[in-house]
Amino acid sequence: NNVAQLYPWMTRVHSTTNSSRGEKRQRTAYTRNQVLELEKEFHFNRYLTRKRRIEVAHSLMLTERQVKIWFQNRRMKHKKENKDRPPSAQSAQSLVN
Amino acid sequence: VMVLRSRFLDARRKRRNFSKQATEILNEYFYSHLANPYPSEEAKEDLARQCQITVSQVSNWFGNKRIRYKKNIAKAQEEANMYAAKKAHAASF
DNA sequence: TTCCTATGATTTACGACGCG
DNA sequence: TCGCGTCGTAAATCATAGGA
Repeated sequence: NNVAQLYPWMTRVHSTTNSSRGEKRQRTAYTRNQVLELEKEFHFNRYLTRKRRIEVAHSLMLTERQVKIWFQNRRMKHKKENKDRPPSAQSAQSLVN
Repeated sequence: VMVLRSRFLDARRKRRNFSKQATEILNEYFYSHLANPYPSEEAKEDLARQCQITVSQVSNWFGNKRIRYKKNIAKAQEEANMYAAKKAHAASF
């Protein structure tokens, strides 16, 4: 009758960053200014040096890890934009004749 | 909070729901692979072609589907049973 | 038109695995 | 062994579509 079951993928996987109970994983939304500055930095160079990462993190009140991950995500976003996107040039590929 | 976010230059605003047929195709795949609803890259490409959407959209759809299914197992199971019944019926021919 | 929920897309944050 | 890179995804949240 009820074919639906509880498969492993249906269980929570992120519950908590560490330690004890308290569930609910919070996803901090960076402020407009933080994102703006990060974008500026990204435009300047897609990869950060250890030194620059520390400076940026401190100036934006973020951890080095957050900045590192933000850049990793940003690079993936950039790649995706220039991939799924460029049907610009010539979309003519279906010319099977 | 003042979410005075950049309400401009956001592709999300031009969003359109997928066609009923596309959603049907995605749901059929999802429920026929309920034990492990993670289509391979190739499967995503097939689904994208069938549904006339991009591979990214297929990924988004599965991501949203999985999370929302977990959010309400009870409700989702009704849909699961519905697709299972539909499949069984189709197979009886 | 005014809500209100459904739905597609985007944003943080990881885990797994690669490479130097 | 470190440490940062990519890839795929989780989970939360955003923004609008759509319908009563």
